[in-house]
Amino acid sequence: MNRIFQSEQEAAAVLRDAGLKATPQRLAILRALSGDVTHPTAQELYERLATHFPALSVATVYNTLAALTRVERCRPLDLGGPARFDPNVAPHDHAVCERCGEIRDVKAAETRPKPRALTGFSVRRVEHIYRGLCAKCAGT
Amino acid sequence: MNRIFQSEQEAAAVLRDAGLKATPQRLAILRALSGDVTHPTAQELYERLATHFPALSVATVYNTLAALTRVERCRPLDLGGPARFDPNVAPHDHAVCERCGEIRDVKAAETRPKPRALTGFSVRRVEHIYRGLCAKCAGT
DNA sequence: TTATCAATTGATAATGAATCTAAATTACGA
DNA sequence: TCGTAATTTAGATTCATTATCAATTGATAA
Ligand SMILES: [Zn+2]
Ligand SMILES: [Zn+2]
Ligand SMILES: [Zn+2]
Ligand SMILES: [Zn+2]
Repeated sequence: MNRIFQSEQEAAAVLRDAGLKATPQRLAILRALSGDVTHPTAQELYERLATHFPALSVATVYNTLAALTRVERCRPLDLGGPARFDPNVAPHDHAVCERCGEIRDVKAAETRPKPRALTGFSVRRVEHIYRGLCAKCAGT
Repeated sequence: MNRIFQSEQEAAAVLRDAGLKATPQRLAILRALSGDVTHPTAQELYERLATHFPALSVATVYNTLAALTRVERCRPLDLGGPARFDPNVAPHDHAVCERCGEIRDVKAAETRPKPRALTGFSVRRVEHIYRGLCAKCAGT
């Protein structure tokens, strides 16, 4: 589960515990991302924050997301197009709507398939991507 | 299985059957890709062909790969980084080595996991990506 | 507090992938 | 052989991301 940080203090503690300086930019980015279930891109986060944080730079958003990734506070997703960032670092899969682009979390498949013919290859993690149409786009 | 076209004639027939003009560029790209098991990028194909085909342009490689994708003769892969192209259009999965980048075909998982909590979402296709270390990189 | 200093920031440049443009060429059917 | 629409090409263009680096600032200790 991803947690929404109620207080700056709580968010600041997370950063310091991870050995990162608690700057206002990082606090804002961490708080914005942690409550977000849409798997936003760096650009989207930037635009959302820039309104109330005029001096923020995209470079800082990228830097912070990379730092948060390093300390396991988020995880980048390569689904085609710009990278997306997921505050939910627990193992789970994704359903991607091919029409509207919505990305939905999917509980990790209970049956993690064990592929055959993978001799010699040591699997560290498995990614499952379900591509199709979300309820809205499917018409019904 | 992906087939290696022995003759230009055979490759030309494939293109025409798909409603595509059989240009020398397309023939070269189709033949180069069809025997390739490494999931090359557009750039890699371009470099490989440019040696014996000096006037070839990258734009043509991209155009041709898009055309071949439209007629189901190849399939683009988004695994992070530049798009890769797979001449094997039969359903199968991929194992990606996190050290050397090798991408290996994996027989489609026999147990296509049926995710729960996917209510309303109509799945068209599922992608499985196994990330880890190939035999060479795993040391032993 | 204040001083110190390495970490961080932000503006901008640089890179890389992919697409677009428009003019020149060409496959192929008449 | 000719005419024409499809295709190719080089270069410009867009978009995502990373690199650069001087200026700023958070954390720590005096
Ligand atoms: Zn949708
Ligand atoms: Zn997710
Ligand atoms: Zn390897
Ligand atoms: Zn493959």
